[in-house]
Amino acid sequence: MSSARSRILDTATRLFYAEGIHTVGVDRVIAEATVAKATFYHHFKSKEDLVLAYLTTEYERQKALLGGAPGVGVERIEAILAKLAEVSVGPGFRGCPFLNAAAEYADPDHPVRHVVDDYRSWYRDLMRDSLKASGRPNADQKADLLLLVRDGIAVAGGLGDKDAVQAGVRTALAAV
Amino acid sequence: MSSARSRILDTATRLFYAEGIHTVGVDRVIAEATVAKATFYHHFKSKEDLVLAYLTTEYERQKALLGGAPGVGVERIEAILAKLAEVSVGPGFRGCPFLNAAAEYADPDHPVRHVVDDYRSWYRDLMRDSLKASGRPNADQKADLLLLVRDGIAVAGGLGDKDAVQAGVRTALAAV
DNA sequence: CTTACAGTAGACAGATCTGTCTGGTACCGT
DNA sequence: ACGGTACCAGACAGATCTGTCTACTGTAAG
Repeated sequence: MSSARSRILDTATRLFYAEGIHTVGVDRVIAEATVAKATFYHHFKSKEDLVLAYLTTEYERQKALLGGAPGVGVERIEAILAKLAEVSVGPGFRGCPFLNAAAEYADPDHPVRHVVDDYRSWYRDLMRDSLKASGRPNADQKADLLLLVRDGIAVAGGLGDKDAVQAGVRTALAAV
Repeated sequence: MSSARSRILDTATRLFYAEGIHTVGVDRVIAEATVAKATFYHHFKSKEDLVLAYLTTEYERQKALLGGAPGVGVERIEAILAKLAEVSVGPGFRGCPFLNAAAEYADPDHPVRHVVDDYRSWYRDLMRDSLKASGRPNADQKADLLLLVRDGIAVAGGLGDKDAVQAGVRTALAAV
């Protein structure tokens, strides 16, 4: 991974997450990453290419972060929920990058939406497998609920609603 | 309400909801509403003005719709949840207009975000008051949960995830 | 009748956005 | 030494977006 490419991707990640995808132009990314325009288009064939790189990288990061959470079965779920609760009321939190991206890409067949769907499927499966590993009944239904509550916590946290975040965490813990 | 103004607002509502706010330009609204550009700027001083009109109108619509739901107390909550469950898996549903708008406006002090906050506060209060009217304990905490689950249902429905919607409705019903 | 207003049509300015292109520099492996 | 590659600086084209402006039409109230 060349230095310029990672600088572009890091800058795009920061700006896209903090300010939204459509509101941030490639010129802005180029300027803040201090690269030349030709260098940008050397590494990414279009802005959409950069957006997809941003989201897939975020997907990999989440996989590593949550998949590497301590404990097994419901303990892992609890650890993940604790982390989510902490992060979602912390500074700089602006909701889930995937849900925010989905809100900006209305077409469900758009590649961006595929990444979002992949992430949510992966999360649901992680919950279901963890529940099954601890021998919990109705793992599928509970996984659906944990996914929906995760969505709700991310939304509420992004809007600065700490009370709702807390209510969500309580409910999720009660479900497992 | 003049004919041209309502035609503009109706068109904007349809397009902003279905395709997003930043992706739809005023030229597009003007063309599909079949009004002249001068007429548009006669009724709305800027695009942002139109966006705010779109959201506040949607807010009033929701107030009328949910506030006028049949029943009192928890019965009204159940009626609202039933309606939400039905709508959120129906055709043309693309999530909550307020949450989608919030995802496009990152600045929490932006007027758009104020409308979003107002809507969520109003919804939370409606839940809390309904719970209290039926003498339910812990009305505040339960209202927080019902708000968060509503967010989750709207997100899941917008992404076409019917399983999660159902899980959300079950949980909400269990909470009341 | 005339004044005021809502409306139509469309040109225009100015900004911004994506993507291409030219031209030059620096390093790195063969 | 040399060819390839990554990089920088910035001009440029073409599209699009917001907002203003001119000029004209129909209509309803005083």
